[in-house]
Amino acid sequence: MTECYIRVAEDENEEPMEIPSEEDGTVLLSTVAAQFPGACGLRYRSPVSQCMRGVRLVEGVLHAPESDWSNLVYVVNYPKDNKRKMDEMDAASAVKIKRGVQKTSDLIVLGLPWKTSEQDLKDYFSTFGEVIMVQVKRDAKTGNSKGFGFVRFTDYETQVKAMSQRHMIDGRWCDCKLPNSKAGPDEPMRSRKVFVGRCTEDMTADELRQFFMQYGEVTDVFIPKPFRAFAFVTFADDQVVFFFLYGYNLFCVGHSVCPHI
DNA sequence: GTTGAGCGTT
Repeated sequence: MTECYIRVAEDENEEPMEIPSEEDGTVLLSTVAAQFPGACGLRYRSPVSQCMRGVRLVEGVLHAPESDWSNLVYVVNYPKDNKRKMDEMDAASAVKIKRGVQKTSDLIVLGLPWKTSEQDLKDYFSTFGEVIMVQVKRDAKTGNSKGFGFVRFTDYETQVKAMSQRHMIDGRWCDCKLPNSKAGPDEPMRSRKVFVGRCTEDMTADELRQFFMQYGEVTDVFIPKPFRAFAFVTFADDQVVFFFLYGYNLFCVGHSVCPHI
């Protein structure tokens, strides 16, 4: 089997997108997830049984059901409770303020291979559940990975699952733990203040306020002088503010806004 | 251009 394109859609009735296979005819889950963030697998309707069938997934590699992928449309699987279509989320509807549920906290991921990227991390952890943010810590000068990073999940159950096992990531066993510095596990990040990174010099406090007020009442905007490429926005609500800002190509968790990957 | 227990630039 040689490389080809397979047709993948969010739903059976949606317009499919063509996704490239590898040279050996397999399709990487990460390739699917690049177009369908959060995807954890594929399924298809069997022409014979008319039932939905799962596509074999082994260590991040999807294998053609028969001798080839034929001309079927494959449907994306998402982790339970993650059926939402990510790119349909507008900023306002993406606001989640969870009350009365166990809040998640950042997890440190130890033992990462030097080569592992944030995209790799996101692809991997998305198979457990919806991922809010990932970070790979790097040397500021060389850009080399320090071999550890952070991950934050939407759901606490996902976090517990991730902490309860070891992880084979790019060929190394890694561990997910609660970080020992910063915000205790019982009270993770209740800050009303949001760090806004990657600011440009022309952004005004007023513009930031105008933008962030769609998420809640803004009580303060702080821009350091002289220009330092970041700002702080403070909300009235003391709940954890956490949302995605797809339009701005950013995503934001708790008290930090990161470039969206 | 290396390494392998740890703890997060703003």
